[in-house]
Amino acid sequence: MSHEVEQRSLSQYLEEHNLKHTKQREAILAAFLEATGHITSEEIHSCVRADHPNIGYTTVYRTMKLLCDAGLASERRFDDGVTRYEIEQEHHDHLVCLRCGKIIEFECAMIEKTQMEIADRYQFRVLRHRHELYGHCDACAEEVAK
Amino acid sequence: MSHEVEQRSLSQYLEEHNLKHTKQREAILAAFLEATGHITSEEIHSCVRADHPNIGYTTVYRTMKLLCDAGLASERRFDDGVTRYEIEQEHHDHLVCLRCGKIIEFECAMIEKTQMEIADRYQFRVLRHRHELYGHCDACAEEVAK
DNA sequence: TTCGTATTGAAATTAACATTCAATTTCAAT
DNA sequence: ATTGAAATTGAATGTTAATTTCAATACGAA
Repeated sequence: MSHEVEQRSLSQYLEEHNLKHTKQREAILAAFLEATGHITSEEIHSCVRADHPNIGYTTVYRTMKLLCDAGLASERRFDDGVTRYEIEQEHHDHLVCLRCGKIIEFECAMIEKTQMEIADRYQFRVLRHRHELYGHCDACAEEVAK
Repeated sequence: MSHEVEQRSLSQYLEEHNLKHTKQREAILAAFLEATGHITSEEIHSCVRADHPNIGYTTVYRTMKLLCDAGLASERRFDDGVTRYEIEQEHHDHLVCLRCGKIIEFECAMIEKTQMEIADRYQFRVLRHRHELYGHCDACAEEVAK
């Protein structure tokens, strides 16, 4: 396991909030970090179960919320209606393939800037945003063309 | 009632698809068109009920789907998780106030263009997108500041 | 008017998330 | 090491909004 930084980060958060350090939380953090990309709590649950067969879904669910609060994870919900978690990082937006489910991240300063201009125009104070492009990835576009 | 164009449009769609022209469908279309903005099927249901007390929620729900298929309405789901319907029109995006629920529409050719460039970069074929800015509207920002 | 099909609407089901609560675990103070 | 208050766990249950079922009813072509 090479997630020392994150483990430490979690421990610190737990201490600061008078929460307890449990093996379940460690196991779930590890499983989450090992998985790459945008993973659902169901998926994390089954990964965790490989090593820890009696960790319940509820605990995974609650721990993922905890990791979000601790700043280690962040929650995303695309149009399929299922919540996914990704490792917390710089802000970015997503391309979502409607055929294979592939998720590509992108960022664009230009768009961010334009957003602020629009918000100003309406005297609107933006707290967060969601910008998702849905369609077909390269591979799927080819398949569909056939 | 001044929704002749839309009534006609619906009738045409129904005929073309061997569907039936019912008073419920007419009533629901009328209620939907009279309401302004982004309305939920619950809300449409209670509007319709004012005049037609025994139209059920299910019918409203199904009819809104139908109106979407017919190109008269379109469906939106913001982060509150409730589906809303708006009158079908030119593409646009939204500012959503997290405090009072106000929804402001905007469009921006600049952003649309930049989107296409990003998609190209990833060889991605965009079919639709979602771009929502969440925050506080003018009035709510003031309230919050107090 | 009749008849086959579509529609209706109450009720049941689904899907995903969220909460409850009794049993268990943690950890600071003995 | 033991204790005990407080936090955590996890199975079961609740919630919310969307969706489907199905028996009864309405539409509209013949």
